[in-house]
Amino acid sequence: MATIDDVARLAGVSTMTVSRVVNGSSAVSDKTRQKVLEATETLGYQPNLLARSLVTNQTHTIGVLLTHIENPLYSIFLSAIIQEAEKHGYDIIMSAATDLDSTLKSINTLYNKCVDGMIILSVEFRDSKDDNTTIFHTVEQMQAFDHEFEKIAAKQKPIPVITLGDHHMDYVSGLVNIDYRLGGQMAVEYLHTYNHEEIGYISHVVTDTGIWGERYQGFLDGMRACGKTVREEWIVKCVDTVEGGFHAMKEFIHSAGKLPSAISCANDMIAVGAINAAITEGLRVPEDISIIGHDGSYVGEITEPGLTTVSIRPYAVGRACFSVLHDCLTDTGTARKAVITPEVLKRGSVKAR
Amino acid sequence: MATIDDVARLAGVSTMTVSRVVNGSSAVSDKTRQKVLEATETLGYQPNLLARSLVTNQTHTIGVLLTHIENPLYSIFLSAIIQEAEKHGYDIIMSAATDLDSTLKSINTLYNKCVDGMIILSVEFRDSKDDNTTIFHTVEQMQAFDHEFEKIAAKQKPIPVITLGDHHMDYVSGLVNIDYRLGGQMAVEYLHTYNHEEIGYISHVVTDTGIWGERYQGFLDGMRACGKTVREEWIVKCVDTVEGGFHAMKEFIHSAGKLPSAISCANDMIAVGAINAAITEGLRVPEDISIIGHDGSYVGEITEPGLTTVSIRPYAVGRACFSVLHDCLTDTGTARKAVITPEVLKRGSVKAR
DNA sequence: ATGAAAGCGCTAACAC
DNA sequence: GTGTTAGCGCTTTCAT
Repeated sequence: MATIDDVARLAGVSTMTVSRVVNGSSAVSDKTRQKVLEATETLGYQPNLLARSLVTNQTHTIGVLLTHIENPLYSIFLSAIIQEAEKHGYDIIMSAATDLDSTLKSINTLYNKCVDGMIILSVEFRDSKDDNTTIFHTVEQMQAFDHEFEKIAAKQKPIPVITLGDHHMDYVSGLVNIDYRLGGQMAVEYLHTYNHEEIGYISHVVTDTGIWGERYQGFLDGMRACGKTVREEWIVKCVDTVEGGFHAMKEFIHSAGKLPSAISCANDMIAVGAINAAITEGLRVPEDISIIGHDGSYVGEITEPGLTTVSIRPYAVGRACFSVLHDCLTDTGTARKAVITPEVLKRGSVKAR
Repeated sequence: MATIDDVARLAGVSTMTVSRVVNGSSAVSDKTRQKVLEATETLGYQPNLLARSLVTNQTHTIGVLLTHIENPLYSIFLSAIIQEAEKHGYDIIMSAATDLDSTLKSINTLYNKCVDGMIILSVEFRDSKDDNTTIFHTVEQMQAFDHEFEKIAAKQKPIPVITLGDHHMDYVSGLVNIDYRLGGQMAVEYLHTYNHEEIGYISHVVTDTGIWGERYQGFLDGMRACGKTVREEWIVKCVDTVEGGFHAMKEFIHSAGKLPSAISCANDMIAVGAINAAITEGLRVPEDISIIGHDGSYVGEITEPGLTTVSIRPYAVGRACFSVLHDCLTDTGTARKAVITPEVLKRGSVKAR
């Protein structure tokens, strides 16, 4: 492992000159540059980035906090972030713990490793009293996390922190939000353009806040905007998994006196379960019933027919996360916030009435 | 940002003493330790890991090379590696480029950032002449990569490099392999125990080497071991995607004079497509035809019925990757190689004849 | 255009 | 048990 000193010695110049050549930072005569380049080549010199970072105070590494990489949506966020980061010469160091304590420890380590910035994608921990782990954290979990995060950040050199979704802490310098509510509305409006009058809704328990609440509000917005009647018996609750959607739909088919012509499902998992249930029960999708999902993960590509869904455009989300961070890092951009607008991804599960 | 000097000054001791307290490296009297701890606390001191690494020559960071995080199988490998790494105090820095050049650049950067070790999970690049990107690289791609990797590694401080699957380079210090061939055989044997005599096989083009070849050989092994006849017309080729499996199965149903009672599909995507096609064509799975897949990714959980499959046990694979690396790092273990044995994951797509 | 000196924040090695 | 010195490999600052 050759160091900069070795190169300097071989080239017969000072280390400073080598540094200048390597970094192209300031003018060096062609002749000396040549000598240095040769020495670099023969020694196979590679700069020690640790040493460089120690003095420049930049690591060109950013930390990404994520709790469930296996979640297809999240892996796409991550993928997009990595791709963008690479384009701009940044590497990603991951934190992906499953409980609060180790996550916090991990965050602290990232700080200690001097990451240039941080992206908080998801904060969601397995909770003893709730085994139906959803991909969205509870309000209490989030607050607890935010609070602990602040304590950690307070001890550290301030760096840009970007979050996906709102967090309540002073250390956030940028934000990416997904317009879930608009998405909820778009689903209804899309079905409306296909002449569906009777629309049902299957969702995880609706909380006031959070993604489930927003999408449901959007559903109501859409129904109102299109002049449709919301029928209580067509609002079904379930666990937010394929199985949950399957059971909910199955029971719905059996118990409902009359089925709506279309159903909006609060996420793709539920929607896929619903499609499976409909088919199992002898209904044809989309001929007998149309189904639309939310998210745009690729689980919707696996069913037959494919799931038409309101995509949150996960790549765009990931790109936005990095882009907002990059703005903070370079201070060139003014954008410290981005809102991702969903779009309908047409596959085969919706058909005109 | 307090440094070790600040703490030393406040505590009225030398930096060395602070270092000793922080690292617990050698004995310090209770009284001074107390003073140091207090100073650490009031200043909110956090060690700069860059500086530490520069002198200890250890970063407690390992590089993971991966080309398709979005692939559910790979994201599980990664997840398992991260979890194991965290347990042992290591962080993961990712390289996930999509073409050869940027991958190599990225690897070089990881070296320059002084990772303690590296895990090469997948090397597979989009190839202009082959749009049907499979998750497994071609022989040429692998050789080109291996060659270039060697050139990079030659210039760097030697560190343990672990690969998933065989690579041909001198710098590999550990290896994790998956027994695909055994898996191929297990599928047949599993179907055999369920009294299936007539077994078909759907696969991507079978090459001599690589995963497709191995699984096919395993299929033949199994058929031989169980005393069954391989019928050429029941060996179907297709693109290794859900769509590919769908089309292949559909055509197979239409063209085959007689269908086998069970089909082994070379991966889960194909198998899921096959299930979809069977159902679309009015066959019941598993009542009319049994289908078994390979891999054990969660796409098989999405269909109805769920896909019974020969799982490569992706978590075990990821854990093994880290574990072999960790052995190399600590030099305690002797295991420099691990072979993962697949296991049958029972869901609902296989039924006794 | 080039170099010398100093220092980033930490720990290893040796003193006492 | 504690402190001193030196140095990890690099860049910054200020000379020349």
